[in-house]
Amino acid sequence: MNAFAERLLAWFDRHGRQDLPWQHPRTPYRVWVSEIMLQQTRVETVVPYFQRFMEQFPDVQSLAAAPQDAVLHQWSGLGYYARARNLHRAAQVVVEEHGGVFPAERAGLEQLPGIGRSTAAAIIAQAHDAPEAILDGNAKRVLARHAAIHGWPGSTAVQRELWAEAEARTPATRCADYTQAIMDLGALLCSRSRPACEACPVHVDCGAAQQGLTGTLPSPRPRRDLPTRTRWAACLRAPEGIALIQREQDGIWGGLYSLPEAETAEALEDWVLVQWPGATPAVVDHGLQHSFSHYRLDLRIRPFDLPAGACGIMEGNRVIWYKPGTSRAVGIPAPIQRYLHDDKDPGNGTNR
DNA sequence: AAGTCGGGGAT
DNA sequence: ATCCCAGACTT
Repeated sequence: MNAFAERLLAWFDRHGRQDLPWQHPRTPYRVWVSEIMLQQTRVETVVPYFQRFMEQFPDVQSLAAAPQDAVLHQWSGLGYYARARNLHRAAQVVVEEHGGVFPAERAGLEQLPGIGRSTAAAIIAQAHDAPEAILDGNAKRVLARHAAIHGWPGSTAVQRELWAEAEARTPATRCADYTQAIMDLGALLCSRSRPACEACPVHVDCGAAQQGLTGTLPSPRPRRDLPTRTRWAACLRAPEGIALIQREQDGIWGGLYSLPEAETAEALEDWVLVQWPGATPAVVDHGLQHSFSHYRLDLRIRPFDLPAGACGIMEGNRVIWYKPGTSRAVGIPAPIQRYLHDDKDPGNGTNR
């Protein structure tokens, strides 16, 4: 075994994370769900979601048989909802085409929706203790520093270098532990800012440490300024609840239930008054600002009041009348969820 | 190769 | 306010 792996494993035995929820029991199903949840998401954020998810969907069969709304409901607030939709589809493929048994090789896993190279490798290494190199955000940071690789790790050229480093260092034995170890090193010691180099087991031959580059590696993502998109939404208030409409599967918040939207205030009001001629617009609009990774959303919300029974006009499984606590289990975007529970405050409200 | 897709915690 | 996190997928 190479010196890097040996030092890392020795450190892991004393200081590694051995009691994460998906490690006990460490089944392919539980490892898979955890890996999908952990994509672009911190461990501390995932833990409560993982535990609730496992209570409702303890095995791949129960997940495959569940309605999509139930899956998205469990996923609400985690973000990147394509992960949940893909997870659900993949469960159905595993049940229907693989007899409920996960592929035990990387290539087989990569055929499932939502599983790329690194996630497939992580599942193989952790669930089967078989040698596969991973390259998640932690490994990228550790390797970029230790091998002193310049350039943004997201670029194709740098990724190729990093994969080569990852493969060269992955040992043939203790694969599950090594995989966990390099992620733990990245998360616990080799953090983005203020890495604890004095406690690092591979500090002696770390390129970044020797060259004084721990503060500059890995290189940051190229800058890009966020555009702002302004949209209008209706908060239709009926005695039965507030109208939420299911969004298209593609695009932001795909498959979730949210306030009906339009490009302009005029288009929104026209649509509302066609559906509900008795709707009464409120005097004061509400406002909601939310920023995504690639744009800033300025959502202007116009409340309308509806008489009792008006909700019957627009029925169907793509509409719910939301009331906290009593509503059907569907996915709701986090900022909309907050708005619905905080309806009194107009936010950046504008008079008109 | 670049863009899309969430939300939140750390700084 | 900026960065980025146990990335995958589409164009």
